[in-house]
Amino acid sequence: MQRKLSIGTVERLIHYYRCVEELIIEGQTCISSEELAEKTGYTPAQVRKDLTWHGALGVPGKGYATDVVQQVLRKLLGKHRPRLVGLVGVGHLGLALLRHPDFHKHGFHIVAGFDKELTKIGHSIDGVYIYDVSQIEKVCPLLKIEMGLVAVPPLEAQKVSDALIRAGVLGILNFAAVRLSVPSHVHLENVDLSIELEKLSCRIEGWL
Amino acid sequence: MQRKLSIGTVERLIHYYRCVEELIIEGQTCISSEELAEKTGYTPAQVRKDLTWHGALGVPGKGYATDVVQQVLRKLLGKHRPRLVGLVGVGHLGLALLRHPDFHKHGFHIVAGFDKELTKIGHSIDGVYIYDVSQIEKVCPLLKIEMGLVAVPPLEAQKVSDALIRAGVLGILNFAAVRLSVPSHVHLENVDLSIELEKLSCRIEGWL
DNA sequence: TAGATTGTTAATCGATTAACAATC
DNA sequence: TAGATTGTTAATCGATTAACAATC
Repeated sequence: MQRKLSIGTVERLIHYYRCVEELIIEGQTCISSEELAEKTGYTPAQVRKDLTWHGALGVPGKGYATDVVQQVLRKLLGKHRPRLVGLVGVGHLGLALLRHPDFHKHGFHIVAGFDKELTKIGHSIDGVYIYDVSQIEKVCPLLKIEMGLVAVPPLEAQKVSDALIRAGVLGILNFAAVRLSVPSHVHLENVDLSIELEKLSCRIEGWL
Repeated sequence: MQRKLSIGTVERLIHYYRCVEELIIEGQTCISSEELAEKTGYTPAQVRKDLTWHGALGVPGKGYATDVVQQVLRKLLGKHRPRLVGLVGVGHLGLALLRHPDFHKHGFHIVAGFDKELTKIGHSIDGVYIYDVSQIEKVCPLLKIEMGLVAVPPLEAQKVSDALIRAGVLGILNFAAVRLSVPSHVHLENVDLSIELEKLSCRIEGWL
């Protein structure tokens, strides 16, 4: 396995995947780089370059078979099996994540929630059982959870992410506004909402 | 006003700003590019390059005065006045945004909520009055709202963003998983949570 | 002055774009 | 075959890194 893709390329490939997924549902079997570019907002040259990632996929004179593109990108995205996800922090953000319709659609299954509030522990929300945060290390391996969503206040984020790591998760999506420290074998992605607002501010100020 | 900064530079500058803000609170008056790099996870050369954005700020042999850096970056981020923000969609995600403690801390003030559910309209949540979505165009100009948070289901996102645009907002932070079309004078930033999960998946698969 | 650290220039690196021969 | 569109190469563009003279 080669690790050669840039984050920019990966983002575009994800968008191509979403696009061909829809096209397949609509029954379209073939698409040109020009059309795919138009639908995703990139350029045809960029699309062709990106799609050679895994060898030549297209048919000169025709375009790309949508099902071939889908198959190859499924591999990139690790969609051969469902992703089992644990949610830590069942406040408003946690509930929003739990009810987020797209997660399930894209193969991410939240199979356990964790919170420290006694009023939440022991109940199911939308079919997802809520455990005490102290059970993270016990429950995650049992349920074969491989990704964790950290939706707790900043001061608790490191602590729960340490627990997730001890529980063997491979990746953490962190919503708390702190820089988590994780060992090198654990993958981390951050969503910092106030950074997004600051970026928008910069756009409004005209610096971008 | 020159528009010369790349998105990457802006992101780093935001992190420098957060860092010097903390340092000032701790009473530190000066910082070297090396220390700032260490604290933010970038390189000293990168830090120095970024900080020349607005002319020479540092003192050779000493480093950067924290208050000077703060002042200059405040300008970049448009922090001379509070940002008034309207929230459309007061579901779980909306509530999470409404209660997000960092927004207020960083000068973003949610001053109105909008929803279509009658049970929510007319009540205040954490001091924020919830209006009917049909009132967006009337209320936003009155309250001088300049940014909109779109936290509604995908199918309604374009409709409410159109209303926000007619109401004169300058920027939209969109949480719905659709590509919104906005006129060129309106700035748009997207937060797509399932894309973030896909990126994390790619990391786990070893492509990044 | 000596020591430290900046700002800047040049070199490197990587990503995007353009063009076109290859090919279905 | 003629027409269309790919895959690839070379050119361009921009961002990062390294090195060091300038300077406090």
